[in-house]
Amino acid sequence: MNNKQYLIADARKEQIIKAAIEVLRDYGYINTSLSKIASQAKTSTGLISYHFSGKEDLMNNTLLYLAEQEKAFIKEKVEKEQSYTGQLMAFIEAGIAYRSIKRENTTALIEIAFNVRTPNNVPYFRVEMHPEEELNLLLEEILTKGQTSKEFQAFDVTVVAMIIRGAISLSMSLPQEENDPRLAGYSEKVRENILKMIK
Amino acid sequence: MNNKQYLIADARKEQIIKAAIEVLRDYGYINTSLSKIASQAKTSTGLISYHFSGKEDLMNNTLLYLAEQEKAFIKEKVEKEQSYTGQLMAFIEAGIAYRSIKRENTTALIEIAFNVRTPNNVPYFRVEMHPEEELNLLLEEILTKGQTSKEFQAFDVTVVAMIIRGAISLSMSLPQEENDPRLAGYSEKVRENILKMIK
DNA sequence: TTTTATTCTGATCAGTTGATCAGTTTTATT
DNA sequence: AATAAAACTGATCAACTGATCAGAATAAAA
Repeated sequence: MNNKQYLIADARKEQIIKAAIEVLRDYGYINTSLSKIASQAKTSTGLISYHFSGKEDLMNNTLLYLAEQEKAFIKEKVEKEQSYTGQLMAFIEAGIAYRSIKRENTTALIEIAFNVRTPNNVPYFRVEMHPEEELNLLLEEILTKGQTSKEFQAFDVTVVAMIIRGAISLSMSLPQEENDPRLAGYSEKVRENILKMIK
Repeated sequence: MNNKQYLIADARKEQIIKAAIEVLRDYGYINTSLSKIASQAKTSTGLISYHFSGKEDLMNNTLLYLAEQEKAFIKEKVEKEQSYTGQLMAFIEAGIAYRSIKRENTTALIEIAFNVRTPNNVPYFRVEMHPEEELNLLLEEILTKGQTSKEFQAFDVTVVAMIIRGAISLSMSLPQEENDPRLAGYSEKVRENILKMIK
């Protein structure tokens, strides 16, 4: 008995999700239609409905995929560091770098998070446990352990974590040309200023 | 010669804009249609097209209206303060308070800023000089003058302004029940931590 | 080979959208 | 009162939406 008889489904799902990300980046959520995604993925609209139960299901799966990518990228950098200070600096640097390197991913994630709503009409970006929340838990864990080990002084972990997340998010609004000085120094200066706050 | 013969137009425009804000809050941008706005404003879709050149024009005007409201609210609080420290604290407190008091306004503003795009397909939230930018200029002015007067130490004004804006923005994601301790302390703790950064 | 399960296509459908416009009502001017 | 300008209505339209589904193609199993 083999429970993996047909493997095409998973590959096709990812292909559709990647097409969705590109369409979201190019057109924004309001102009993202199943037919645009289908032609970007070089298949038919019917196939999307075959692999996903509907547009909302596709968007949910795309959001999970994007959150997973970001989490993996940041976690890998954080785990290389020994000290909690090093982990925190890596978290901030990687968070900002990810938004620059994988810009289309972050753009697509924003488009979904600000437009898809739960059945109760609550926007995703205001749902307590959305997929990105895992990253927030990692950040709060670093801050808490850093306090316990006396690397950091006393402060409200939740509030400082939010300040850090806000600074990372806003890096998206910076000009993304490689040589623009505003982008170049931002990451480093954010880390400097956060250190002033917690050391 | 009277250049204000027909004044109804302005009043009707504001009525339509206010209806748009309510529909945006209740349904989100993707489910906001001219017919929903029309019935919320108790008029016809034709009238909206009469006063605005199209849906996009209505959204642009709504965004301007919302940015103006926020700016007025915050500026009034800031101008009561003498010291730059006082002005900065007032800016942060008012910014967070506005998002709680005028929640529907901020919700609508987010819906528009993350969905309307310029003719060049650039999302508003990434446009350099969007209407909210005026508030950012006010914030940077406070920080710069505070440095000149030696109230604040040396730091990169642009970066610190972004950190502050990020912290204010994220207050929208906090639970908004009046007695929730997470909201209660947030404003005060943000101010404390920002002070550690700049003093 | 035959059979069965999976994958896929593209035409089709009902519903909604933003916009238009001929015609009506209201308001101001002469 | 007569006229003109402004404000307004609601039916109508083409364009597009997400979803459906009969049937075709492909792959695996028997």
